Amino acid sequence: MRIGEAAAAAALTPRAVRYYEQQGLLEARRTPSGHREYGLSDIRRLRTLRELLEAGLTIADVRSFAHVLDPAPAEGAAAVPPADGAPESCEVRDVSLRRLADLEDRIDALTQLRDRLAAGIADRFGEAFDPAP
Amino acid sequence: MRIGEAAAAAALTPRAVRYYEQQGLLEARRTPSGHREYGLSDIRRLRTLRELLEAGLTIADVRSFAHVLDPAPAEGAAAVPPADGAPESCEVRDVSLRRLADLEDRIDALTQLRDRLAAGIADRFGEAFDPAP
DNA sequence: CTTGAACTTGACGTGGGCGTCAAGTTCTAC
DNA sequence: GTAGAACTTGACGCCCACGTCAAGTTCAAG
Repeated sequence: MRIGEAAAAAALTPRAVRYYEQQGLLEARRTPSGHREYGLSDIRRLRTLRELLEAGLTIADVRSFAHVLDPAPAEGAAAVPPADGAPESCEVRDVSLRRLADLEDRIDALTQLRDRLAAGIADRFGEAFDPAP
Repeated sequence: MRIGEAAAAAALTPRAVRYYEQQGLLEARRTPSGHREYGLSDIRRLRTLRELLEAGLTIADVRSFAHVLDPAPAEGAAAVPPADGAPESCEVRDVSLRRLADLEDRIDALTQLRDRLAAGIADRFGEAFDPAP
């Protein structure tokens, strides 16, 4: 499957897909002639990227989450080659935790707005709203 | 309180505050000489705006939520003057509901990412993480 | 083999959210 | 009154996430 079809399948444009690749959010196999080739896993990835960007994340945000979007390299193999002592691992961990905290702050802010919006709607148009189950 | 102090109190710049006003997110009283005057409620408003924009909303998003950010005009007075029949009220309601749905989609996307990120961290660095209480 | 659609890289254009400089006015302190 | 900080509007600049055009290559159909 080439870029046009893949982009359509993920509700994107070829331009956006190439841009994501250029930004390191994606890698694509190439045919001998140079055309990009995509599979089903790529489409899932593209859809995830679209959702996250539509949700307000930046390319840089998503890039910093990239390792989480990968299929997670099975439990058997060593997740991180123990070639390094610990500092790099710790730093990655710390960055990940900060990112997680940022994300939770964002979710909290949006959730508070959601509640205020729902309350405002209820005030103006009646109380008949499900308080989000 | 003028714009410099107000901006600082909301962790913004005067430039951003003027821009928000120009975009219709805010109104400011003026001194006879033309300087903008702000009060505590304005600062709360500015802080809310900053949080929402940092959370990834656009100016247009926030503008469409503007009526919810207002102090909600007391229960006593008619919320919406019944001068109109219903169509305008219905449209406002529908737009609000669509916005609410959009917001919930965003929250869902971010929450799913949060879960994946937390799972990824747990996989790589150990299981000792609180699953967000 | 030809034609047209789809693909390639490269470069320029665009809108949003400001930063920043410009030129002038007003406030505050001495 | 006068210096300097803070304010005003206006205009240009910048980065991001692409859109869009350009010029050339490759693929699929007839």
